[in-house]
Formats: sequence, C-alpha cells, structure tokens
Amino acid sequence: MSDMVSKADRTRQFIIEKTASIFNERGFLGTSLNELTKATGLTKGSIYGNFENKDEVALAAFDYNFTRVTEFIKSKILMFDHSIDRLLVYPDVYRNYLKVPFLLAGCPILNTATEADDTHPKLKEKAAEALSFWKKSVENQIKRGIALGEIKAEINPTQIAVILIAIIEGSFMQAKVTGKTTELKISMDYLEKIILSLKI
Amino acid sequence: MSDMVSKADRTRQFIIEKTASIFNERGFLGTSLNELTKATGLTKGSIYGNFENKDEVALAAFDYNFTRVTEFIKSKILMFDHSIDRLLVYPDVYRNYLKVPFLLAGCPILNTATEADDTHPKLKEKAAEALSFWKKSVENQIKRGIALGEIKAEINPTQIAVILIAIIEGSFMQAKVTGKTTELKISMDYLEKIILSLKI
DNA sequence: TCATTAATATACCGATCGGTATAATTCAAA
DNA sequence: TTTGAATTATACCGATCGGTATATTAATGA
Repeated sequence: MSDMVSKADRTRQFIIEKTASIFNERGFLGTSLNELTKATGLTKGSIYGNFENKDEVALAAFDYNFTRVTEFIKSKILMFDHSIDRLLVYPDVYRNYLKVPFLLAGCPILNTATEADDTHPKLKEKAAEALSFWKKSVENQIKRGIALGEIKAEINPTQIAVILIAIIEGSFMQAKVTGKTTELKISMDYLEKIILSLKI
Repeated sequence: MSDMVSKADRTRQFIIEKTASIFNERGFLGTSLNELTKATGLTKGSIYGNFENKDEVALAAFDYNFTRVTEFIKSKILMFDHSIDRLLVYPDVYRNYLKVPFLLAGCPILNTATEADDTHPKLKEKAAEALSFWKKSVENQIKRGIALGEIKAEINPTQIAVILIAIIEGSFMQAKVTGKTTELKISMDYLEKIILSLKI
C-alpha cells in the first residue's frame, strides 16, 4: 500500500468531485445515474461498488459542495482580523457570485433545502445541519467582535446571523431567477450597511 | 349550455385545483402522472384530454398557486388604508404561515425558482414573472405611500421591495428546513422595524 | 510469479416514467 | 330519441429509472 489511501477511496472521491456540481445544479431527482456515469466516465457497476445507492452519492456530494463554499469563505475571512471586515466577506463573496464557479449553480443549502424539504428527509437533514453551522459561524464571529470591543455589546448575534443568511439566500434566489445581478447588488449594499452599523 | 362554462373547462379547473398543492410540495420532477391521477380520481387519458402534457399542468398549477397567495395578500392589504399598515401585512402573513394552508408547502416562487432555474425554462420564466409582479406591487405600495405623504420621500421603493422579498424568502427557507419558526419570527420582527422606519 | 482480493465492466432486472391510440361513455342540441 | 361531438377510460408504447448478479480486469502481498 503506497499512501494509505486505497484505490477505492480515491475513486470514491473522484466520483464525488465529478458529480457534486451536477447534483447542485440539477437537484437529486434531476440527476440520473446515467448522468453520473457520463460525468465520471465510469460505469454503473463501478459507482455502485463505491456507493451503496444514489442517496449516498447525493449526500456525499452535498457535503463536498457545502465544504467547498465554507472553505472558500473561511479562507477569505482569515485574511482579516477585525470582526467587521470578516463579516463583510459575506456580502463581498455573494455580490460576485458569478466569479465563484461553484456558486454559479446556486447555494447548495438553498437548492437542497427547497427540493428536499418535503421529499428527501436525509438531504433535508444535511441542509438543516449546514444551515445551523453557517448560523453558528456568523454568531461566533459577532460574539468575538463583542468580546474584542469591535461590535456593540447590545447586538443580538442570533438575530444578525438569521437576517444575514435570509438576505443572502433571498436575494440569491432573485438573482438566479431573474438572471440579473441588480437585486443582489441592492441587497448586498444593504447588508454591508447593516454590518457597518454593528461597529462600535 | 347551462352556464357558458364547458365541461372541459370545469374538469381542467378541477385538475388544477386538485394537483396544484402537490406540484408546490413535491416539485415538477417529484410529481408523477400517477400521483395526478390519484389526486384527481381521473385517468391519464382524461388528464391528457384537457392538457397537452405534464408541463402544461405544472404551468397552470403554478399560476393557480401564485394567484392564491396573491389574492390572499391582496384581500388583507385592502383592509387597510395607510401604506405602512398595508406593507405590514407581509410580515404578518408570513409570520403565521403555518396557519395559511397553501403556504405550508412553501412559497411557490421560491420552490419553483430553485427547482426550475437550471432545468425547466418555462417554469423558470413563470417564477421570474411572479417575482417581478410581487416586486412591482411592493414598489407601488411604497410609491403610493410617498405620494400620500405617509412614507419618507427619500425612500427607494425598489430597494425596499428587494429587501422585503429577500428577507421573507430567505427566512422562509430557514423555517422550512429547520422546522422551527424561530428564524421566521426574528426576521419578521426585523422586517416590521424596517417598514415602520419608512414612516414619515 | 502466483494466488487472492479489490475494483470495475457487462448485461440484465422489474418498475415506473411520460405519453398516446383507440375504444367506451357521456353530454348537448336537434 | 337520435345523432354527432366532446369527454373520459382502457390498454398499451418505448424509454428510462434505480439497482444488481456476475463476469472481467487490475492491483496487492507472499
């Protein structure tokens, strides 16, 4: 064994990477196994040798999609020290979502949540966990700002987190369906003002 | 002919009414013709005698769903004269979405937009038109308020409309996926403050 | 090098998909 | 009451769905 990573592990990862964007773009029901074989160049048997069923591929793909966005945001956030600058990363990233390849098909949470909420409990649960993680991250960022004396102490972290997420997701949907970035720009300008108003 | 409405017209309407909520809840791909026959008690031949294909049923169902929400909101709005009171109808309705049967499965625009944006151009177009209509309605309500001296003249109607829609849709998604109304309550409280801040 | 196992490909399964041709039925007007 | 048209039901189509048993190939350790 050369590197402690089995062939199967690598193939599994390969399948996830090649299909994740398809799941995000077309949804669970909109993605057939045939498309998975086309995207990977593998056969059905090969895919089912690495995953139990379509569900398992979709769940892994969601994790991959969400992690990609999360890591991207995280790397941008870590470029700043001040809590306000860190929070401003959100409007900055989503304002330019056309330039972020893996955001072009939309936010994985929004896409998954709306498709799965009444049809696919396991994917819904994934979306719920991801949403909770995002909310917690924003809350912690705000709490950090308060602790460092950068953000007003009377600010309610949960409230700001919920509003921030709502504005991003809601305007993201508008942008996707209208095909224009006007609404997104308006919303991100507004979100910036909210964030700046937190400053002490 | 008894009432100028043909049997076919009535059957067509019957099919729409019986299937609209299914399309909204399960999506276009998630709704099979078998489910349509079960929901209506009609057969496939009967459905295809009144609609050209599944697309046409789904498009009609979307119109029906959207009209229901629109009419509901409109009736509430017309109970008030003051522009601020009228705008407050939005947070009031969505805050209590659990009590509005046809909102339980989610907002038709959000559901349709996220499923169709990369897969179903015709449905996407419907969602885009509906969104545009909603935005225009809010804008007009604000313009009316400005004209009547009820809303500050420096307010940008488009901006407020976009933000209002974003907050509603974004927090609605959170509510649906978490199964809790906490986020919705927080967001609607915040939206109320925004609306009240428009007052002269 | 050889045997063993892990990984992939082939070929197929029953079920369901959306859709349709045609037959049976119901309806409205004469 | 009869007739022609409008409406609905029956029975079926080919295609595709997710999934699997089995054969083939490739990688691994002795």
